[in-house]
Amino acid sequence: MKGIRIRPEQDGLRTSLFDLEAEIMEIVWANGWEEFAVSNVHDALSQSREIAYTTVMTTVSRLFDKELLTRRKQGRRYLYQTTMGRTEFIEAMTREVLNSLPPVGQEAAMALLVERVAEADDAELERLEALIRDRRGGHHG
Amino acid sequence: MKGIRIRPEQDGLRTSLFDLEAEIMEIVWANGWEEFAVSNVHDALSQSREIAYTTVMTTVSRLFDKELLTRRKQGRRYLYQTTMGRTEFIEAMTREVLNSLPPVGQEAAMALLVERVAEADDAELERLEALIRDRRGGHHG
DNA sequence: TGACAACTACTACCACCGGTCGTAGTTATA
DNA sequence: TATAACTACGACCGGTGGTAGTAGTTGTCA
Repeated sequence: MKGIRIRPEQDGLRTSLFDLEAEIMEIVWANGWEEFAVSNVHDALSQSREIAYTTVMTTVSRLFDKELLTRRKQGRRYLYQTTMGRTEFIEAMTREVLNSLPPVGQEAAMALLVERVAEADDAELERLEALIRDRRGGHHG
Repeated sequence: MKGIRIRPEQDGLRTSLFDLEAEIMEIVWANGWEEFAVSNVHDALSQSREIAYTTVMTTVSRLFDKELLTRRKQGRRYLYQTTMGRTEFIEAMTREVLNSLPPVGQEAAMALLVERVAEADDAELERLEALIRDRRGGHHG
């Protein structure tokens, strides 16, 4: 997972991947392919719009560079495989972003998350509080 | 605050600003200037390395485009002013990033918070408890 | 008061990267 | 064996960050 950028003004997967990259990963994940070739992706994309095979190939190749895909040669073509599931990817991304934040950002993130829990769900807040109480009262060290 | 991107592999401010941009903002914030001209920044930067005045100017101008700085003409030069403090910026950044995360990412962020609670030391736990108490006591329901 | 030095903005250049595809090489098949 | 299908490599373009050259304006000193 190299060279990943976050674009906060985007939505969904496009937050962490560029447009065509995101589109391709969505297709791969949605279809649940174990292994796939560039042609598979190209076929899928071609159903909604016209796009050159080579465009798809280049982008798939860049997803490989970004370590979102692995590949092996089968004959003279590559068979690609996702290195992680959609959820897993977003989680990893989130972790990486949160961890990369400067200390002030970490605190802000905490505050924001607590805030969100408080707004959304009292039960969740209870759980969090219990977790803390547990941690402090019990075996802190 | 337009066109901001996050680079998780970077540290500190460089997470949300590019190298020279970050360097300049650090200088501005560190010196606590109310208003400043490009020459002020150039002088400061010149103490540690050689850099053209115009390089600084362009980057300052781009920070203006990104809405991190405002400016007004004074004679034939611009006087710049930060639109927010360092902490404020990082917090705003963090908010924006967290809000832009897909639902799965929100959950992941929450999970990370809980995880972190489990590893947290007393000081942090206390701070969290305070945050929660704040949220509940303040405007409950 | 005119010429030069200092200062500052505009604009250009280069490198990198994502989206796009042309071209050439390889395999299969008729 | 000629041709169609398929695939990888490399290239082009637009956008953006780092860098600076150039030209225009102001102030100053002889």
